[in-house]
Amino acid sequence: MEGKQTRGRQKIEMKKIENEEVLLVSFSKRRSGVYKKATDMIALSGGEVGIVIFSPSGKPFSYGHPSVDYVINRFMNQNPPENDDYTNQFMEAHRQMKISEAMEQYNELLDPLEAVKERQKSLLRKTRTRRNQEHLWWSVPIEELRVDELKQIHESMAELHMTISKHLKERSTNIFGASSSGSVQQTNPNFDADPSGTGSYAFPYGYGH
Amino acid sequence: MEGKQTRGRQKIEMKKIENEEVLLVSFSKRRSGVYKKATDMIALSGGEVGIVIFSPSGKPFSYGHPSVDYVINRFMNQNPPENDDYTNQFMEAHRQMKISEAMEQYNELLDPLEAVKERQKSLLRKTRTRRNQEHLWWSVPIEELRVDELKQIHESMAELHMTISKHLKERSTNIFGASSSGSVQQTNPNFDADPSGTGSYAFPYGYGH
DNA sequence: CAGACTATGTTTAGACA
DNA sequence: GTGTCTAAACATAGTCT
Repeated sequence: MEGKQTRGRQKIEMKKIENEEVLLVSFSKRRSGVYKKATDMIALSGGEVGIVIFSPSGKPFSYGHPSVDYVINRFMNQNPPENDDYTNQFMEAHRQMKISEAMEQYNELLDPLEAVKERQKSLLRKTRTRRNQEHLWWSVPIEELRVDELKQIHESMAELHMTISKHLKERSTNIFGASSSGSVQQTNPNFDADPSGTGSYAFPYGYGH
Repeated sequence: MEGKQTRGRQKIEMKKIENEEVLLVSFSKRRSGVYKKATDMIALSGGEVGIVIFSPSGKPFSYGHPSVDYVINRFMNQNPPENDDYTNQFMEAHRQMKISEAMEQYNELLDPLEAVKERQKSLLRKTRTRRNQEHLWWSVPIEELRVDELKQIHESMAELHMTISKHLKERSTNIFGASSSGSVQQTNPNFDADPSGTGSYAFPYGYGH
């Protein structure tokens, strides 16, 4: 029968942690903390935020709303986001839609008000890639685009799609006959693990990886 | 004799604050909070961090160690945005193509394969966005994508395209009859120009602004 | 490395300057 | 818009899984 189960949170000196292992754990935890603070800030006040972090070992992490690239771009250009780009805009909407789809199963039964909170909680537990950024932005989807915008996108899309088809046709004879996954997910082999530490991939959407 | 001096920190819903004044105060406090978390993280674990925030009113804030620009640069250079995302990569390339639409007439007579290549080449020369000047990740032309990559893009595209069509159909009855694109105008409603010049300052250490 | 736990250190809503 | 104060809400060090 111990007096207490743990010593609780201990005060620590604000200097570089010596122990390598402890340092890594702390970094990971606090990185999440930073993301959460940013998330909460945006949720409460609106606005946009982009965060880029390089771990002590040099591994890149990022977080952003609407996306790191978007925010960085706006910041660097000091310009209103170049939205002569319906295409990109739509990609965003589409992605968000996909995300919201995936989340529906978790939230279907929840009270609308509690939904957000729950989503965040369960996602924090169950997902390791793209964590809780979703709960905020998936709600800016296709539906809110104006028809003329959509139309424009559609036209770009048609053209793009055609170009791709054409190339495929030119370069392979039996592509369309083969199986069609229909998945929008990427099959990038080395997406998940990158033990090398040099990993240079970015996850514009969702918490760092 | 009051029971207590204040009610202490109150629990609040994680949704956008209605009261404008309260919102601003909260934003300011929490922005500091984000900075502090980042500062602590760096102090304890080392590493680098860059944060860019646009207030709800559009004012830019930033924090970084060693500096926002340094970190953003490192991020942009090391991380060809979404390398794992062929679709987006291609979308970007396509967008660039659109920019030089004027040139298409000159290329129309070229072999399709050469056309694309030509377009992109000239873009490399003419592009104005800093981002692209520095990095040409988007320029990985169609020709250099592997067939399986192309196929994947094609599938994504098909789905995307379909989704768009569907939405268009649902929302308007005579869209496909009408025609082409016109202005590439934007919807960005609230862009408050930053009066104070660039607004991009960095905080080597410490936070707040 | 990521989750879970709990006692405690830290942040912050609300009210005021 | 920021700074200060208080008490309650919240994040997290240390420990185990």
